[in-house]
Amino acid sequence: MSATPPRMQLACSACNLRDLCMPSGLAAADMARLDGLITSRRTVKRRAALYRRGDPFTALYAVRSGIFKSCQQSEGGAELVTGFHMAGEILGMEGIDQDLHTCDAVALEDAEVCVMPFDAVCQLAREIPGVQRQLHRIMSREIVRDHGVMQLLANMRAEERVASFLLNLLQRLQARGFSGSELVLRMSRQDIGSFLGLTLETVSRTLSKLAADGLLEVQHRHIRILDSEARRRWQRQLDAAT
Amino acid sequence: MSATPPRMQLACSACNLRDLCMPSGLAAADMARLDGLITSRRTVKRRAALYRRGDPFTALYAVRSGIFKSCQQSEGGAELVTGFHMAGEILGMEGIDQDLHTCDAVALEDAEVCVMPFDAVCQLAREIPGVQRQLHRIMSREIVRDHGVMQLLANMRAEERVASFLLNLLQRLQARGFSGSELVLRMSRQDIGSFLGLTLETVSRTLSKLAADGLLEVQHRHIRILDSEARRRWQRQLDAAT
DNA sequence: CGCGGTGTTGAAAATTGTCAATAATTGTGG
DNA sequence: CCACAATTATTGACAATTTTCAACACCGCG
Repeated sequence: MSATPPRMQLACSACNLRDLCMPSGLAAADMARLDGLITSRRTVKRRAALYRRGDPFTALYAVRSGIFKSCQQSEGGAELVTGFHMAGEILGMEGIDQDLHTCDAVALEDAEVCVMPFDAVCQLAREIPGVQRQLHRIMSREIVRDHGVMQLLANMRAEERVASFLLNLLQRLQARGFSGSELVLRMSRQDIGSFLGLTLETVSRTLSKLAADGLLEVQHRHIRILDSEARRRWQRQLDAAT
Repeated sequence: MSATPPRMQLACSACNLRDLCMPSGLAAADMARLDGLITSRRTVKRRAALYRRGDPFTALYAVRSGIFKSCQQSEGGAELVTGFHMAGEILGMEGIDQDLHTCDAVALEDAEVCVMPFDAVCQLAREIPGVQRQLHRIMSREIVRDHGVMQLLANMRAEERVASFLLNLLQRLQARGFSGSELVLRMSRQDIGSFLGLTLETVSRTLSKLAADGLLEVQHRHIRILDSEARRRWQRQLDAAT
Protein backbone atom coordinates (compact mmCIF):
# COMPACT_ATOMS: atom_id res chain seq x y z
CA MET A 1 0.00 0.00 0.00
CA SER A 2 1.56 3.29 -1.02
CA ALA A 3 1.64 6.36 1.17
CA THR A 4 -0.39 8.42 -1.32
CA PRO A 5 -3.55 6.96 -2.79
CA PRO A 6 -3.26 6.28 -6.54
CA ARG A 7 -5.55 9.16 -7.47
CA MET A 8 -3.23 11.65 -5.82
CA GLN A 9 -0.53 10.74 -8.27
CA LEU A 10 -2.71 12.04 -11.07
CA ALA A 11 -3.18 15.48 -9.57
CA CYS A 12 -2.08 18.26 -11.92
CA SER A 13 -1.35 20.47 -8.95
CA ALA A 14 1.33 18.05 -7.80
CA CYS A 15 2.83 17.45 -11.25
CA ASN A 16 6.28 18.73 -11.97
CA LEU A 17 5.16 19.63 -15.49
CA ARG A 18 2.33 21.86 -14.32
CA ASP A 19 3.90 25.10 -15.50
CA LEU A 20 4.38 23.76 -19.01
CA CYS A 21 1.13 21.88 -19.38
CA MET A 22 -2.61 22.25 -19.07
CA PRO A 23 -2.64 24.06 -15.72
CA SER A 24 -0.06 26.66 -16.72
CA GLY A 25 -1.16 30.12 -15.70
CA LEU A 26 -4.05 28.99 -13.52
CA ALA A 27 -4.68 30.42 -10.06
CA ALA A 28 -4.12 27.95 -7.22
CA ALA A 29 -7.83 27.52 -6.59
CA ASP A 30 -8.53 26.80 -10.25
CA MET A 31 -5.66 24.37 -10.40
CA ALA A 32 -7.11 22.45 -7.49
CA ARG A 33 -10.32 22.01 -9.46
CA LEU A 34 -8.33 20.60 -12.37
CA ASP A 35 -7.18 17.75 -10.18
CA GLY A 36 -10.33 15.78 -10.83
CA LEU A 37 -9.90 15.98 -14.58
CA ILE A 38 -7.27 13.34 -15.09
CA THR A 39 -8.66 9.98 -14.11
CA SER A 40 -6.19 7.83 -15.97
CA ARG A 41 -2.84 7.64 -17.56
CA ARG A 42 -1.87 5.55 -20.53
CA THR A 43 1.50 4.10 -21.39
CA VAL A 44 2.46 3.80 -25.02
CA LYS A 45 5.31 1.59 -26.15
CA ARG A 46 7.89 2.75 -28.67
CA ARG A 47 6.43 2.69 -32.21
CA ALA A 48 2.91 2.14 -30.88
CA ALA A 49 0.13 4.61 -31.61
CA LEU A 50 -1.67 6.64 -28.97
CA TYR A 51 -4.38 7.05 -31.57
CA ARG A 52 -4.69 6.61 -35.32
CA ARG A 53 -6.40 8.49 -38.10
CA GLY A 54 -10.07 7.60 -38.05
CA ASP A 55 -10.17 6.70 -34.36
CA PRO A 56 -13.05 8.37 -32.53
CA PHE A 57 -12.00 11.49 -30.69
CA THR A 58 -12.75 11.27 -26.99
CA ALA A 59 -9.92 12.94 -25.16
CA LEU A 60 -6.98 15.27 -25.28
CA TYR A 61 -3.68 13.87 -24.08
CA ALA A 62 -0.92 15.58 -22.14
CA VAL A 63 2.49 14.05 -22.69
CA ARG A 64 3.89 13.00 -19.36
CA SER A 65 7.09 11.35 -20.57
CA GLY A 66 8.57 10.28 -23.87
CA ILE A 67 8.26 11.92 -27.29
CA PHE A 68 5.56 11.51 -29.91
CA LYS A 69 5.30 12.32 -33.58
CA SER A 70 2.04 13.26 -35.30
CA CYS A 71 1.81 12.03 -38.84
CA GLN A 72 -0.59 11.82 -41.74
CA GLN A 73 -0.49 9.28 -44.54
CA SER A 74 -0.63 10.73 -48.04
CA GLU A 75 -1.74 8.95 -51.22
CA GLY A 76 1.58 7.37 -52.20
CA GLY A 77 2.02 5.80 -48.79
CA ALA A 78 4.38 8.66 -48.03
CA GLU A 79 3.97 9.90 -44.51
CA LEU A 80 4.06 13.51 -43.41
CA VAL A 81 5.22 14.25 -39.90
CA THR A 82 3.32 17.33 -38.75
CA GLY A 83 5.00 17.70 -35.40
CA PHE A 84 6.97 16.27 -32.51
CA HIS A 85 5.56 16.50 -29.01
CA MET A 86 7.39 16.32 -25.71
CA ALA A 87 6.50 16.41 -22.02
CA GLY A 88 3.81 18.91 -21.12
CA GLU A 89 2.51 19.32 -24.66
CA ILE A 90 -1.07 18.55 -25.61
CA LEU A 91 -2.05 16.10 -28.35
CA GLY A 92 -5.27 15.40 -30.16
CA MET A 93 -6.80 18.79 -30.91
CA GLU A 94 -7.10 18.02 -34.62
CA GLY A 95 -9.78 15.50 -33.68
CA ILE A 96 -12.25 17.97 -32.21
CA ASP A 97 -13.68 19.19 -35.50
CA GLN A 98 -15.01 15.90 -36.85
CA ASP A 99 -14.99 13.88 -33.65
CA LEU A 100 -12.40 11.73 -35.42
CA HIS A 101 -8.66 11.90 -35.27
CA THR A 102 -7.19 13.07 -38.56
CA CYS A 103 -3.66 11.85 -37.97
CA ASP A 104 -1.66 9.25 -36.07
CA ALA A 105 0.17 9.97 -32.83
CA VAL A 106 3.08 7.55 -32.51
CA ALA A 107 5.49 7.20 -29.60
CA LEU A 108 9.14 7.52 -30.56
CA GLU A 109 10.17 5.96 -27.26
CA ASP A 110 8.26 4.34 -24.43
CA ALA A 111 5.94 7.07 -23.24
CA GLU A 112 3.15 7.94 -20.88
CA VAL A 113 0.28 10.40 -21.31
CA CYS A 114 -2.38 11.85 -19.05
CA VAL A 115 -5.84 11.24 -20.50
CA MET A 116 -8.14 14.27 -20.40
CA PRO A 117 -11.63 13.18 -21.43
CA PHE A 118 -12.84 15.96 -23.65
CA ASP A 119 -16.33 16.14 -22.20
CA ALA A 120 -14.80 16.75 -18.80
CA VAL A 121 -12.47 19.38 -20.25
CA CYS A 122 -15.46 21.19 -21.75
CA GLN A 123 -17.38 20.96 -18.51
CA LEU A 124 -14.49 22.47 -16.57
CA ALA A 125 -14.04 25.16 -19.19
CA ARG A 126 -17.67 26.17 -18.73
CA GLU A 127 -17.32 26.35 -14.98
CA ILE A 128 -13.87 27.85 -14.64
CA PRO A 129 -12.96 30.79 -16.85
CA GLY A 130 -9.28 30.19 -16.21
CA VAL A 131 -9.53 26.71 -17.65
CA GLN A 132 -11.50 27.98 -20.62
CA ARG A 133 -8.85 30.59 -21.25
CA GLN A 134 -6.07 28.03 -21.01
CA LEU A 135 -7.79 25.66 -23.42
CA HIS A 136 -8.19 28.47 -25.94
CA ARG A 137 -4.57 29.41 -25.48
CA ILE A 138 -3.38 25.89 -26.10
CA MET A 139 -5.34 25.63 -29.33
CA SER A 140 -4.26 29.07 -30.46
CA ARG A 141 -0.65 28.22 -29.72
CA GLU A 142 -0.95 25.15 -31.92
CA ILE A 143 -2.16 27.38 -34.76
CA VAL A 144 0.75 29.76 -34.25
CA ARG A 145 3.15 26.83 -34.18
CA ASP A 146 1.75 25.54 -37.45
CA HIS A 147 2.27 28.96 -39.02
CA GLY A 148 5.89 28.77 -37.94
CA VAL A 149 6.24 25.40 -39.65
CA MET A 150 4.71 26.86 -42.81
CA GLN A 151 7.25 29.65 -42.69
CA LEU A 152 10.00 27.07 -42.44
CA LEU A 153 8.64 24.94 -45.28
CA ALA A 154 7.84 27.83 -47.60
CA ASN A 155 10.83 30.11 -47.19
CA MET A 156 13.84 28.31 -45.80
CA ARG A 157 16.56 26.30 -47.44
CA ALA A 158 17.66 22.93 -46.19
CA GLU A 159 20.39 24.25 -43.92
CA GLU A 160 18.09 26.81 -42.32
CA ARG A 161 15.37 24.23 -41.82
CA VAL A 162 17.66 21.81 -40.06
CA ALA A 163 19.20 24.55 -37.92
CA SER A 164 15.77 25.90 -36.95
CA PHE A 165 14.60 22.43 -36.12
CA LEU A 166 17.53 21.72 -33.84
CA LEU A 167 17.29 25.07 -32.09
CA ASN A 168 13.58 24.61 -31.58
CA LEU A 169 14.15 21.22 -29.98
CA LEU A 170 16.94 22.59 -27.80
CA GLN A 171 14.79 25.48 -26.67
CA ARG A 172 11.97 23.17 -25.66
CA LEU A 173 14.35 20.79 -23.92
CA GLN A 174 15.92 23.68 -22.04
CA ALA A 175 12.47 24.76 -20.83
CA ARG A 176 12.24 21.25 -19.39
CA GLY A 177 15.49 21.48 -17.51
CA PHE A 178 17.81 19.80 -20.02
CA SER A 179 20.89 21.20 -21.68
CA GLY A 180 20.37 23.99 -24.15
CA SER A 181 23.27 22.93 -26.32
CA GLU A 182 23.15 19.17 -26.50
CA LEU A 183 20.48 16.64 -27.33
CA VAL A 184 19.74 13.10 -28.38
CA LEU A 185 17.40 12.88 -31.34
CA ARG A 186 14.63 10.40 -30.70
CA MET A 187 13.51 10.39 -34.32
CA SER A 188 15.09 8.99 -37.46
CA ARG A 189 16.53 11.06 -40.29
CA GLN A 190 13.49 9.95 -42.24
CA ASP A 191 11.14 11.47 -39.67
CA ILE A 192 13.13 14.69 -39.53
CA GLY A 193 13.10 14.90 -43.31
CA SER A 194 9.40 14.30 -43.48
CA PHE A 195 8.77 17.06 -40.97
CA LEU A 196 11.11 19.49 -42.72
CA GLY A 197 9.97 18.70 -46.26
CA LEU A 198 13.35 17.21 -47.18
CA THR A 199 14.60 13.75 -48.05
CA LEU A 200 16.47 11.82 -45.42
CA GLU A 201 19.61 12.09 -47.54
CA THR A 202 19.41 15.87 -47.52
CA VAL A 203 18.99 15.89 -43.75
CA SER A 204 22.02 13.65 -43.37
CA ARG A 205 24.10 15.73 -45.75
CA THR A 206 23.08 18.94 -44.05
CA LEU A 207 24.04 17.66 -40.62
CA SER A 208 27.40 16.55 -42.05
CA LYS A 209 27.93 19.97 -43.57
CA LEU A 210 27.09 21.81 -40.36
CA ALA A 211 29.52 19.50 -38.58
CA ALA A 212 32.21 20.07 -41.22
CA ASP A 213 31.73 23.81 -40.77
CA GLY A 214 32.48 23.37 -37.09
CA LEU A 215 29.05 24.38 -35.85
CA LEU A 216 27.87 21.02 -34.58
CA GLU A 217 29.19 17.76 -33.32
CA VAL A 218 27.12 14.95 -34.76
CA GLN A 219 27.46 11.39 -33.52
CA HIS A 220 24.60 9.37 -34.84
CA ARG A 221 21.67 10.79 -32.91
CA HIS A 222 23.70 12.74 -30.41
CA ILE A 223 24.05 16.40 -31.37
CA ARG A 224 25.99 19.15 -29.68
CA ILE A 225 26.09 22.79 -30.73
CA LEU A 226 29.63 24.10 -30.69
CA ASP A 227 29.63 27.62 -31.98
CA SER A 228 27.56 29.84 -29.76
CA GLU A 229 27.95 32.74 -32.19
CA ALA A 230 26.33 30.70 -34.91
CA ARG A 231 23.77 29.63 -32.41
CA ARG A 232 22.78 33.20 -31.69
CA ARG A 233 22.64 34.00 -35.39
CA TRP A 234 20.35 31.05 -35.98
CA GLN A 235 18.29 31.93 -33.00
CA ARG A 236 17.59 35.37 -34.40
CA GLN A 237 16.63 33.78 -37.67
CA LEU A 238 14.30 31.42 -35.89
CA ASP A 239 12.77 34.18 -33.81
CA ALA A 240 12.22 36.34 -36.84
CA ALA A 241 10.60 33.46 -38.63
CA THR A 242 8.16 32.76 -35.81
CA MET B 1 -35.94 55.17 -41.79
CA SER B 2 -35.50 51.51 -42.67
CA ALA B 3 -38.12 48.86 -42.00
CA THR B 4 -35.79 46.83 -39.79
CA PRO B 5 -33.86 48.52 -37.02
CA PRO B 6 -30.10 48.50 -37.65
CA ARG B 7 -29.41 45.91 -34.96
CA MET B 8 -31.61 43.37 -36.71
CA GLN B 9 -29.30 43.42 -39.67
CA LEU B 10 -26.54 42.04 -37.50
CA ALA B 11 -28.47 38.97 -36.40
CA CYS B 12 -26.64 35.73 -37.21
CA SER B 13 -29.98 33.91 -37.40
CA ALA B 14 -30.98 36.07 -40.35
CA CYS B 15 -27.63 35.90 -42.13
CA ASN B 16 -27.37 34.02 -45.39
CA LEU B 17 -23.96 32.77 -44.34
CA ARG B 18 -25.17 31.19 -41.13
CA ASP B 19 -24.61 27.62 -42.27
CA LEU B 20 -20.99 28.30 -43.16
CA CYS B 21 -20.08 30.55 -40.28
CA MET B 22 -20.12 30.79 -36.49
CA PRO B 23 -23.69 29.55 -36.00
CA SER B 24 -23.28 26.47 -38.18
CA GLY B 25 -24.69 23.40 -36.50
CA LEU B 26 -26.43 25.27 -33.69
CA ALA B 27 -29.97 24.51 -32.61
CA ALA B 28 -32.48 27.27 -33.36
CA ALA B 29 -32.71 28.32 -29.73
CA ASP B 30 -28.94 28.57 -29.40
CA MET B 31 -28.70 30.50 -32.62
CA ALA B 32 -31.17 33.04 -31.30
CA ARG B 33 -28.86 33.63 -28.35
CA LEU B 34 -25.98 34.27 -30.71
CA ASP B 35 -27.84 37.23 -32.14
CA GLY B 36 -26.66 39.50 -29.36
CA LEU B 37 -23.01 38.66 -30.01
CA ILE B 38 -22.36 40.77 -33.05
CA THR B 39 -22.72 44.41 -32.15
CA SER B 40 -20.82 45.87 -35.04
CA ARG B 41 -19.50 45.30 -38.48
CA ARG B 42 -16.36 46.76 -39.95
CA THR B 43 -15.61 47.57 -43.55
CA VAL B 44 -12.06 47.15 -44.77
CA LYS B 45 -10.89 48.74 -48.00
CA ARG B 46 -8.80 46.83 -50.49
CA ARG B 47 -5.17 46.55 -49.29
CA ALA B 48 -6.09 47.82 -45.85
CA ALA B 49 -5.50 45.68 -42.77
CA LEU B 50 -8.22 44.38 -40.50
CA TYR B 51 -5.46 43.96 -37.92
CA ARG B 52 -1.70 43.85 -37.94
CA ARG B 53 0.93 41.85 -36.14
CA GLY B 54 1.33 43.25 -32.64
CA ASP B 55 -2.18 44.72 -32.45
CA PRO B 56 -3.97 43.78 -29.24
CA PHE B 57 -6.31 40.86 -29.68
CA THR B 58 -9.86 41.75 -28.72
CA ALA B 59 -12.15 40.00 -31.16
CA LEU B 60 -12.60 37.28 -33.69
CA TYR B 61 -13.88 38.35 -37.10
CA ALA B 62 -16.27 36.57 -39.42
CA VAL B 63 -15.80 37.49 -43.06
CA ARG B 64 -19.07 38.83 -44.38
CA SER B 65 -17.91 39.78 -47.88
CA GLY B 66 -14.62 40.10 -49.71
CA ILE B 67 -11.47 38.02 -49.36
CA PHE B 68 -8.59 38.40 -46.93
CA LYS B 69 -5.08 37.08 -46.77
CA SER B 70 -3.23 36.38 -43.53
CA CYS B 71 0.46 37.07 -43.71
CA GLN B 72 3.55 37.18 -41.57
CA GLN B 73 6.66 39.22 -42.23
CA SER B 74 9.93 37.30 -42.05
CA GLU B 75 13.39 38.74 -41.43
CA GLY B 76 14.33 39.61 -45.03
CA GLY B 77 11.16 41.61 -45.52
CA ALA B 78 9.79 38.58 -47.33
CA GLU B 79 6.17 37.98 -46.52
CA LEU B 80 4.56 34.60 -45.98
CA VAL B 81 0.90 34.25 -46.80
CA THR B 82 -0.50 31.68 -44.36
CA GLY B 83 -4.02 31.60 -45.76
CA PHE B 84 -6.83 33.16 -47.74
CA HIS B 85 -10.19 33.68 -46.08
CA MET B 86 -13.57 34.09 -47.72
CA ALA B 87 -17.15 34.69 -46.61
CA GLY B 88 -18.16 32.77 -43.49
CA GLU B 89 -14.61 32.03 -42.38
CA ILE B 90 -13.26 33.16 -39.02
CA LEU B 91 -10.14 35.27 -38.61
CA GLY B 92 -7.97 36.15 -35.67
CA MET B 93 -7.58 32.94 -33.68
CA GLU B 94 -3.79 33.14 -33.74
CA GLY B 95 -4.12 36.15 -31.44
CA ILE B 96 -5.71 34.32 -28.51
CA ASP B 97 -2.51 32.82 -27.12
CA GLN B 98 -0.60 36.02 -26.42
CA ASP B 99 -3.46 38.51 -26.55
CA LEU B 100 -1.64 39.94 -29.54
CA HIS B 101 -2.14 39.27 -33.19
CA THR B 102 0.80 37.41 -34.67
CA CYS B 103 0.10 38.17 -38.30
CA ASP B 104 -1.57 40.72 -40.56
CA ALA B 105 -5.04 40.25 -42.04
CA VAL B 106 -5.26 42.25 -45.27
CA ALA B 107 -8.30 42.68 -47.51
CA LEU B 108 -7.71 41.68 -51.13
CA GLU B 109 -10.84 43.57 -52.20
CA ASP B 110 -13.23 45.87 -50.37
CA ALA B 111 -14.59 43.72 -47.58
CA GLU B 112 -16.80 43.64 -44.55
CA VAL B 113 -16.47 41.61 -41.36
CA CYS B 114 -18.66 40.92 -38.36
CA VAL B 115 -16.86 41.79 -35.13
CA MET B 116 -17.18 39.17 -32.40
CA PRO B 117 -15.72 40.59 -29.18
CA PHE B 118 -13.82 37.68 -27.70
CA ASP B 119 -14.97 38.27 -24.13
CA ALA B 120 -18.54 37.96 -25.33
CA VAL B 121 -17.70 34.82 -27.30
CA CYS B 122 -16.21 33.25 -24.18
CA GLN B 123 -19.20 34.26 -22.10
CA LEU B 124 -21.58 32.66 -24.60
CA ALA B 125 -19.41 29.56 -24.80
CA ARG B 126 -19.70 29.17 -21.03
CA GLU B 127 -23.46 29.53 -21.10
CA ILE B 128 -24.30 27.61 -24.26
CA PRO B 129 -22.61 24.27 -24.85
CA GLY B 130 -23.47 24.42 -28.54
CA VAL B 131 -21.54 27.64 -28.92
CA GLN B 132 -18.63 26.21 -26.96
CA ARG B 133 -18.60 23.19 -29.21
CA GLN B 134 -18.72 25.32 -32.34
CA LEU B 135 -15.86 27.51 -31.15
CA HIS B 136 -13.74 24.44 -30.49
CA ARG B 137 -14.64 23.07 -33.89
CA ILE B 138 -13.62 26.24 -35.66
CA MET B 139 -10.24 26.29 -33.96
CA SER B 140 -9.71 22.58 -34.57
CA ARG B 141 -10.62 23.02 -38.22
CA GLU B 142 -7.98 25.71 -38.53
CA ILE B 143 -5.41 23.27 -37.15
CA VAL B 144 -6.50 20.60 -39.64
CA ARG B 145 -6.35 23.14 -42.45
CA ASP B 146 -2.83 24.09 -41.46
CA HIS B 147 -1.79 20.43 -41.55
CA GLY B 148 -3.16 20.27 -45.09
CA VAL B 149 -1.01 23.24 -46.06
CA MET B 150 2.01 21.56 -44.49
CA GLN B 151 1.29 18.47 -46.57
CA LEU B 152 1.19 20.63 -49.67
CA LEU B 153 4.40 22.48 -48.84
CA ALA B 154 6.35 19.42 -47.74
CA ASN B 155 5.35 16.81 -50.31
CA MET B 156 3.98 18.36 -53.50
CA ARG B 157 5.67 19.65 -56.59
CA ALA B 158 4.82 23.01 -58.11
CA GLU B 159 2.15 21.67 -60.47
CA GLU B 160 0.41 19.75 -57.70
CA ARG B 161 0.52 22.72 -55.39
CA VAL B 162 -1.06 25.02 -57.90
CA ALA B 163 -3.70 22.46 -58.85
CA SER B 164 -4.56 21.77 -55.22
CA PHE B 165 -4.77 25.46 -54.53
CA LEU B 166 -7.18 26.07 -57.40
CA LEU B 167 -9.36 23.10 -56.52
CA ASN B 168 -9.48 24.16 -52.90
CA LEU B 169 -10.62 27.64 -53.89
CA LEU B 170 -13.21 26.23 -56.29
CA GLN B 171 -14.54 23.89 -53.63
CA ARG B 172 -14.98 26.71 -51.16
CA LEU B 173 -16.57 28.95 -53.76
CA GLN B 174 -18.96 26.19 -54.74
CA ALA B 175 -20.02 25.82 -51.10
CA ARG B 176 -20.92 29.50 -51.33
CA GLY B 177 -23.07 29.10 -54.41
CA PHE B 178 -20.55 30.01 -57.09
CA SER B 179 -19.39 27.94 -60.01
CA GLY B 180 -17.28 24.92 -59.22
CA SER B 181 -15.25 25.21 -62.38
CA GLU B 182 -14.53 28.87 -62.86
CA LEU B 183 -13.14 31.60 -60.68
CA VAL B 184 -11.54 35.01 -60.57
CA LEU B 185 -8.41 35.11 -58.48
CA ARG B 186 -8.46 38.03 -56.09
CA MET B 187 -4.81 37.65 -55.19
CA SER B 188 -1.64 38.32 -57.17
CA ARG B 189 0.74 35.67 -58.44
CA GLN B 190 3.08 36.88 -55.75
CA ASP B 191 0.52 36.13 -53.03
CA ILE B 192 -0.21 32.71 -54.49
CA GLY B 193 3.49 31.95 -54.68
CA SER B 194 4.06 33.05 -51.12
CA PHE B 195 1.25 30.82 -49.92
CA LEU B 196 2.45 27.84 -51.96
CA GLY B 197 6.13 28.24 -51.19
CA LEU B 198 6.97 29.09 -54.81
CA THR B 199 8.21 32.16 -56.63
CA LEU B 200 5.70 34.18 -58.59
CA GLU B 201 7.50 33.15 -61.77
CA THR B 202 6.98 29.48 -61.01
CA VAL B 203 3.29 30.09 -60.35
CA SER B 204 2.96 31.91 -63.65
CA ARG B 205 4.84 29.23 -65.56
CA THR B 206 2.82 26.47 -63.94
CA LEU B 207 -0.47 28.10 -64.87
CA SER B 208 0.80 28.50 -68.42
CA LYS B 209 1.79 24.86 -68.54
CA LEU B 210 -1.57 23.65 -67.23
CA ALA B 211 -3.22 25.82 -69.87
CA ALA B 212 -0.91 24.47 -72.59
CA ASP B 213 -1.83 20.95 -71.50
CA GLY B 214 -5.46 21.82 -72.05
CA LEU B 215 -6.52 21.51 -68.46
CA LEU B 216 -7.21 25.16 -67.72
CA GLU B 217 -8.12 28.34 -69.45
CA VAL B 218 -6.14 31.17 -67.93
CA GLN B 219 -6.92 34.76 -68.76
CA HIS B 220 -5.08 36.96 -66.31
CA ARG B 221 -6.93 36.30 -63.08
CA HIS B 222 -9.84 34.48 -64.61
CA ILE B 223 -9.43 30.70 -64.47
CA ARG B 224 -11.64 27.97 -65.85
CA ILE B 225 -11.11 24.24 -65.44
CA LEU B 226 -11.63 22.44 -68.71
CA ASP B 227 -10.84 18.82 -68.23
CA SER B 228 -13.15 17.28 -65.69
CA GLU B 229 -11.19 14.05 -65.78
CA ALA B 230 -8.09 15.88 -64.68
CA ARG B 231 -10.21 17.67 -62.17
CA ARG B 232 -11.30 14.43 -60.62
CA ARG B 233 -7.76 13.15 -60.57
CA TRP B 234 -6.58 16.27 -58.80
CA GLN B 235 -9.47 16.13 -56.45
CA ARG B 236 -8.51 12.68 -55.32
CA GLN B 237 -5.00 13.88 -54.81
CA LEU B 238 -6.23 16.81 -52.79
CA ASP B 239 -8.54 14.66 -50.72
CA ALA B 240 -5.81 12.16 -50.02
CA ALA B 241 -3.54 14.96 -48.96
CA THR B 242 -6.03 16.39 -46.50
C1' DC C 1 29.10 -12.93 -36.07
C1' DG C 2 25.92 -11.87 -39.32
C1' DC C 3 21.54 -9.39 -40.23
C1' DG C 4 18.17 -5.67 -40.58
C1' DG C 5 17.44 -1.24 -39.90
C1' DT C 6 19.57 3.23 -40.09
C1' DG C 7 22.77 6.56 -41.70
C1' DT C 8 26.37 8.45 -44.97
C1' DT C 9 28.20 9.77 -49.26
C1' DG C 10 28.69 10.26 -54.40
C1' DA C 11 27.20 11.38 -59.12
C1' DA C 12 23.71 12.56 -62.23
C1' DA C 13 19.07 14.36 -63.05
C1' DA C 14 15.15 17.06 -62.07
C1' DT C 15 13.01 20.90 -60.16
C1' DT C 16 12.78 25.43 -58.88
C1' DG C 17 14.90 29.94 -58.21
C1' DT C 18 17.26 34.06 -60.04
C1' DC C 19 17.93 37.65 -63.14
C1' DA C 20 16.41 40.13 -66.98
C1' DA C 21 13.61 41.68 -70.71
C1' DT C 22 9.11 42.43 -72.32
C1' DA C 23 4.02 42.51 -72.36
C1' DA C 24 -0.35 43.28 -70.53
C1' DT C 25 -3.49 45.41 -67.32
C1' DT C 26 -5.19 48.58 -64.03
C1' DG C 27 -5.65 52.85 -62.02
C1' DT C 28 -5.24 57.90 -62.33
C1' DG C 29 -5.46 62.37 -63.81
C1' DG C 30 -6.02 65.38 -67.54
C1' DC D 1 -12.62 58.98 -72.62
C1' DC D 2 -7.88 58.57 -73.41
C1' DA D 3 -3.08 58.28 -72.34
C1' DC D 4 0.46 57.53 -69.24
C1' DA D 5 2.47 55.53 -65.20
C1' DA D 6 2.66 51.94 -62.11
C1' DT D 7 1.74 47.51 -61.08
C1' DT D 8 1.29 42.87 -62.35
C1' DA D 9 2.20 38.96 -65.29
C1' DT D 10 4.77 36.24 -68.82
C1' DT D 11 8.69 34.14 -70.74
C1' DG D 12 13.63 32.85 -71.48
C1' DA D 13 18.29 31.51 -70.16
C1' DC D 14 21.04 30.11 -66.68
C1' DA D 15 22.31 28.87 -61.87
C1' DA D 16 21.50 26.84 -57.51
C1' DT D 17 19.40 23.57 -54.71
C1' DT D 18 17.48 19.35 -53.83
C1' DT D 19 16.09 14.74 -55.24
C1' DT D 20 16.99 10.31 -57.02
C1' DC D 21 19.45 6.20 -57.39
C1' DA D 22 23.08 3.52 -55.83
C1' DA D 23 26.76 1.82 -53.04
C1' DC D 24 28.57 1.28 -48.77
C1' DA D 25 29.25 1.84 -43.54
C1' DC D 26 27.76 1.53 -39.02
C1' DC D 27 25.14 0.06 -34.97
C1' DG D 28 22.51 -2.81 -32.00
C1' DC D 29 20.93 -7.18 -31.18
C1' DG D 30 19.75 -11.93 -31.39
